[in-house]
Amino acid sequence: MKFEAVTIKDIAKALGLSTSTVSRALRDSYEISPETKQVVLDYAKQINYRPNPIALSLKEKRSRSIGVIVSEIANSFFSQIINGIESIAYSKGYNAIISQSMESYEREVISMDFLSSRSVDGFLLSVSTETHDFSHITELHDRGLPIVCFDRVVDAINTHKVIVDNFKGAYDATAHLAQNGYRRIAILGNSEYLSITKERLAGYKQALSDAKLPFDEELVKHCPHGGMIYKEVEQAMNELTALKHKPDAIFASADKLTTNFMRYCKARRLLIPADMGVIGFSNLDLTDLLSPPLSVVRQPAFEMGKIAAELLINMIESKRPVTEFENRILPTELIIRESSAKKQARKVKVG
Amino acid sequence: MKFEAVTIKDIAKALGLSTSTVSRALRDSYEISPETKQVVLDYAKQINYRPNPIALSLKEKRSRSIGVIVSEIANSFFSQIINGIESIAYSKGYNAIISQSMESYEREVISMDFLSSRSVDGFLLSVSTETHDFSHITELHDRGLPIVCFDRVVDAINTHKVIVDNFKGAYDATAHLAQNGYRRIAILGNSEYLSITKERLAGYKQALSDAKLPFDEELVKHCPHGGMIYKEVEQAMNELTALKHKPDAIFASADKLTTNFMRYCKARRLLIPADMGVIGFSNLDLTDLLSPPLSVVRQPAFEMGKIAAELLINMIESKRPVTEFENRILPTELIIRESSAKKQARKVKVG
DNA sequence: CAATTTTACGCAATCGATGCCAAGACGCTA
DNA sequence: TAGCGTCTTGGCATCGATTGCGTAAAATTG
Repeated sequence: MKFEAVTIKDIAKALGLSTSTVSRALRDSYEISPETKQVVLDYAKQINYRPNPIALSLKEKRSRSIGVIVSEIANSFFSQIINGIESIAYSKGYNAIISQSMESYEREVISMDFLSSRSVDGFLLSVSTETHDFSHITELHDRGLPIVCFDRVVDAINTHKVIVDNFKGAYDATAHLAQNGYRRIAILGNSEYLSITKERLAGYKQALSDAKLPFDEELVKHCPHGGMIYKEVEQAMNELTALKHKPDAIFASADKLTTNFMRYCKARRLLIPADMGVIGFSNLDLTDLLSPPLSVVRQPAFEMGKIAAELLINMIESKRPVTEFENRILPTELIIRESSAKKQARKVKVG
Repeated sequence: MKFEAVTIKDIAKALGLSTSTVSRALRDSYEISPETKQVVLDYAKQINYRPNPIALSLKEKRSRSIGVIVSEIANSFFSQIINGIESIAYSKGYNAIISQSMESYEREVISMDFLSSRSVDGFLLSVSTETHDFSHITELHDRGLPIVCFDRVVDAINTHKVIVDNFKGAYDATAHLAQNGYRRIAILGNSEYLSITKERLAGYKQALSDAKLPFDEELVKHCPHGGMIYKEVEQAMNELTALKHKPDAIFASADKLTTNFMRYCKARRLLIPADMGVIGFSNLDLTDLLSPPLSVVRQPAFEMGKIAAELLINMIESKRPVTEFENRILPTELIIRESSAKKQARKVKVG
């Protein structure tokens, strides 16, 4: 099946003009007489002419589309970011093409390869947990393709970066738990290779230190796929609960880590917060309806998407190569609910 | 900033051949000698030649990309559908371009307009709640653009359609509530104009009738934006709870209706299921962690996306116009948890 | 050895739109 | 009236890749 569109040639033929004249008339060129312009414009509107963007892309070597690589759109944090990106992209006439890596290095490489060969004008990138080798990214960057990193940032390339204050977010979360009487605070971390993991771990350590709590390596667990796989979280938690000196609270530093941690507690009949307090780093929009309602560090995801998209489009449209790069750091917000209630709090039945 | 790619001309110049020879060598044409082919292939690999898909699109009048219109990617149901679509699309060399209508008629029209002008080869479409006028769709369809409808189906066009058995899903949900002792079962429905709303309402009515319960028009509420706006749900619930003869259970026939219903109960301190039982039509992957765990009718969303994508790609690649259309109806699954427990069940505190 | 076929390649048109250059039709001035 | 500038418009190349057609050279045939 095919779909025939109206072209500039059809207009030219119908009006007995040349294609160049029609083209110029449509672009309101000064060299075309007002009468001709009017005739062309009227006819174009009448037959609903739409310029073929593919032909334009070929000619202008730009597609007015940007590639967006996230780990998973089903994740609220990323879907909010995408909404922010789209709000800017559409207003500037760009199309955002979204691709999910599903935390797979291979899928990330294939997607970026595919999109760059389809001539996206730039990338908005949050790398997968599995990505330790950045050559597919540096290669595109070296060839001059604009890339802006957000959330999970790549040090290997020098470009604009948009993140939240992960250190402070983690610090606030940990300090809050300490303040509410928790003494053995464990951290469920994402892949060790991610920038966000390192920053959040550092905030966690600083908060412990400031609260005069000892740092214990045993209480740090990493889940290579960011909690996407339940087994990973289960194993980490099994190890934590098997410790002689068990943790009494968990700082779960990603969405899926948090929800799978709660599944674990439910399965093992661990009571939150009585048996174990918890605070998540999460943008889920259902945290208020969970059992119990979840305390979280929330990120300004929509804002982050907007800023990243603006920076990228500026780079794309810049006449000269950009050499000064920004490092935007957005504030997080601490939202306190029942899951991190003071240790002496009444027990709440889980589930 | 720009990004220069290797072209077939570069290869031709470097090897002292014509572009036609290079093109044919790369496509393994029989009229090229094995030696020349080898030289071209080796050199192409060496300089990492990738054909320019934009040039191909222009020539072949197809872009190998399909447009996907959903109301919101942050909705689990739709993100699962998208995963299903992508799994098929990528395996067949297509790119899925996702667009969110956010339940807005205007955004739906703009997105479809934009994507069709960017030469998508077809559409996978689930209309917005606001869409009552289908002329933007029929127009594209009449011009020969392949469209497959899923979930929210448009009667105005004759094409493949993929849905779940909404009648049976709603019937099962309602019958389950009736069986558990609820006698005044209300339905929170989506926009009246949607196919799914009508089908689910019909299933609800039939189940009431089979359970010898009276149908009461007062217990049917429609939320024009599918519960996306809290106020809508709040108003519907206010009306229901103001009735002389209040409902004792709710069948919430969409994701957002369900979660905003639960917010409402929490705010008004209504206990679920003691004050009001509830079952949702939902693909949320957190229903087990809610307070209380939520009973749901679940749809095979991933499967639905796969089937819709397969049907669309078949249409796109069909040599002759397709005139026989399929109407696939997938089964739903009833998952029973605490929110619809028998009426005499122990009270569970909300929140 | 001449005639014919086969092999292997190049030329040029094509897709839709743009933009440089040329050219025809004017009017105006010297 | 020749010469010049101005105003409109058309012709053609271009972007990257494909493909029908033409053809020189090599191979085959009688």
